[in-house]
Amino acid sequence: MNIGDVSTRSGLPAKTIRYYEDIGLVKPLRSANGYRTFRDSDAHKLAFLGRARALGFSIDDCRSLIKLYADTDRESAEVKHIAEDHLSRIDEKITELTEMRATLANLVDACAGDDRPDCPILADLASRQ
Amino acid sequence: MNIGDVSTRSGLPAKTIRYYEDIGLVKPLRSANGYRTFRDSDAHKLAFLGRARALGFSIDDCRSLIKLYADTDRESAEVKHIAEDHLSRIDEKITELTEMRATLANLVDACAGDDRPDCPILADLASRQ
DNA sequence: TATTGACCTTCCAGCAAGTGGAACCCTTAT
DNA sequence: ATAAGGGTTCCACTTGCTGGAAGGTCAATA
Repeated sequence: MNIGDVSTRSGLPAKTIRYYEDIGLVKPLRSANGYRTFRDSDAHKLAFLGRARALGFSIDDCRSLIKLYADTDRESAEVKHIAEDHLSRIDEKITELTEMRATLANLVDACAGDDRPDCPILADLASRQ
Repeated sequence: MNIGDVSTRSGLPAKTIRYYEDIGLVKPLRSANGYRTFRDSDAHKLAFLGRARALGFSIDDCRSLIKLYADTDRESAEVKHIAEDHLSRIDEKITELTEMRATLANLVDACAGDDRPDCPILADLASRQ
């Protein structure tokens, strides 16, 4: 398979796949003309990566997950640990964003949004302690 | 005021304040010894920036907000527009994270997390369509 | 007076995770 | 012959800083 095929199959842009090779996540073969040649296992790995990234796992997490996936002697506890860590990071982000959202929504509500200069949003930014 | 003082006042690291000067957000004077000298207005602007950034506004948004703040002929509609845009970006992020969270929480729940290799998390990453 | 320590300066590199573009090669069809 | 549609490399850029090295400045202390 050429890069275009795996790109279509995995949904990852070719650029991203080249980048993943750069950082050692996938190691396609090369054919005589210099083109990357992806085996089924490579395509499979890229699809795995795409799904893990879509769930927000970092590249570093992905590296660990792939290693664990390949290791039939793994303990599921290790996988679960990574996922739980990630889950709590997601929870932190949601909390942070939700707080921002609340403050911002209050300010937006308070702002007339007309042609006059008075603006509670700017007033808040200028002076909230 | 030297950079340490405004750093303390605004809560922004000195590195960040230098960076903000680099990108033209703030223009402190210089004293004879080469040290940056911040006026009250600079300190005020940095505090404004700190608060806007804490609400998640991008540097570019901050630039616009500061311009609007300085412009007494502004229309509050312009400010509100920026804030509403930002609010909807936050909402998108929250939605995305919440979806991730739900999927991930299901997987984590389904995983025994013991010393056996069987793992629904890996199984899902390997094969979800 | 010398020196310490806390400031300050600049510059360079790097983070995450790609994305865009330029300049060029390969293959196939018209 | 050439054009279209693959592929290749390399370099720069993105966001918003952060870390570190190498050095200048200033106030206080031994």
